[in-house]
Amino acid sequence: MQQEAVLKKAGLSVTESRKTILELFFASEGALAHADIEKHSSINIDRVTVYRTLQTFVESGIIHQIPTTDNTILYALCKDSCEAGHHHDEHVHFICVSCNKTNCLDDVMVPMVKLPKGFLPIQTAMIVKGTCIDCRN
Amino acid sequence: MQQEAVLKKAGLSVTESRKTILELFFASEGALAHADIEKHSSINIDRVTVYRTLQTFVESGIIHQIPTTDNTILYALCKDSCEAGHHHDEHVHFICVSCNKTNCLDDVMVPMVKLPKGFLPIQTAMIVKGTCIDCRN
DNA sequence: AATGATTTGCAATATTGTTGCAATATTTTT
DNA sequence: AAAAATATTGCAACAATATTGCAAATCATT
Ligand SMILES: [Mn+2]
Ligand SMILES: [Mn+2]
Ligand SMILES: [Zn+2]
Ligand SMILES: [Zn+2]
Repeated sequence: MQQEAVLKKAGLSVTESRKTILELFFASEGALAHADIEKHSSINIDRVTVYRTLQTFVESGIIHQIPTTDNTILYALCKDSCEAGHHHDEHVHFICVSCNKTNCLDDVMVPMVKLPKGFLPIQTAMIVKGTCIDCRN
Repeated sequence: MQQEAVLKKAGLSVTESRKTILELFFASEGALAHADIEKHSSINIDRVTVYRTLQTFVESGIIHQIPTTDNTILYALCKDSCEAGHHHDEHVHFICVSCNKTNCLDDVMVPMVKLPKGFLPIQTAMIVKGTCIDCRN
C-alpha cells in the first residue's frame, strides 16, 4: 500500500479515512477541493473528518494548497521531497477554463521575481488560467 | 468626487452603496475581502448588496480579484487601463504574513513562463507571501 | 489482550453565499 | 420638472460551508 507508506513516513496514524482520502488523491487527475472529496460517490466520511484530514495532510507535507478566486481551496499531492512545515512545491499550477481541472505543472518552476526594497519573500505561488492540453481540439 | 467619475466611466449607475464601497477601496491600504467591507464600522450596507456590488465592479473592470488559500477572495482597485471583460493587472500580489495586509505591487509585472506543449495561457496570477516593508523592523 | 493516545462522527452552532421579490432609487424621456 | 422606464437595494428565506465540544470508536504501544 502506497498510502500506508506515505502516512507512516509522515508520522501519522494509519486510519481508514486517511487511507481513503489519500487514495483519492493518487487516483485523481488534478487537484481536489474539499467538496470533491466530500461528494465523491465512493466515499462516506464525515465532513468534519475531511476538514481535519486535509489540514493534517497540509501540515505534514503530504498535500499542498492552491489558491483560487472562488472561495475554495484546492489541494494536490506533494512531491516526495516535501516535509512537514517545509514544502517544496514551487511549481506552476494550471487551471483549465474549459474542463475546470487544475493541474500541477511539476516541471515548470515558479520564476524568481525582483521585489521592491524591503519586501522579504517566503513563498511564491503562480496560477495560470487557460486551456489545457486535453481541451485543445 | 473621484468615485462618481469611476462609476460613470464604467457605465454604471451612481448609487450611494457603490460610492461608499468604492470610497473604502480608495481609502484602504491593501486589498479587501467581502468580510472587511461588510464588517467595516462606518458601513451599513446589506450583505447581498456588497456581494452584488463586488461582482459588478469586477465585471466592469473597477476592481480585480486576488486568489488566496483561505476560502476568501481579495479585491483591489484596478488601474485606469482596465476595462470591462479585459483586465490589465498582471502585477504581483504580496501577502504579508505578519500584518496580513495584501498589496498590489503595481510595478512588479508577472513574468512570462514557458508552459508544456499544448497548454494555452489566458491569464496568470502570482502571489508572494512574506514580510512586507512596514513589518520589517 | 489491555492500556493509553489519537481519531472519528455526531450534534449543535456559526459563518458565508444565493435567490426571488417588493420597495426604493436612479436614469431617461416627455 | 414631472412622469415613465429601468436598475438597484434590502429583506426574508434558504442553501451551503465551516467550526467546536464531546463521547464513542479506532489505532499504536506495551
Ligand atoms: Mn502543485
Ligand atoms: Mn492587484
Ligand atoms: Zn481542460
Ligand atoms: Zn506587513
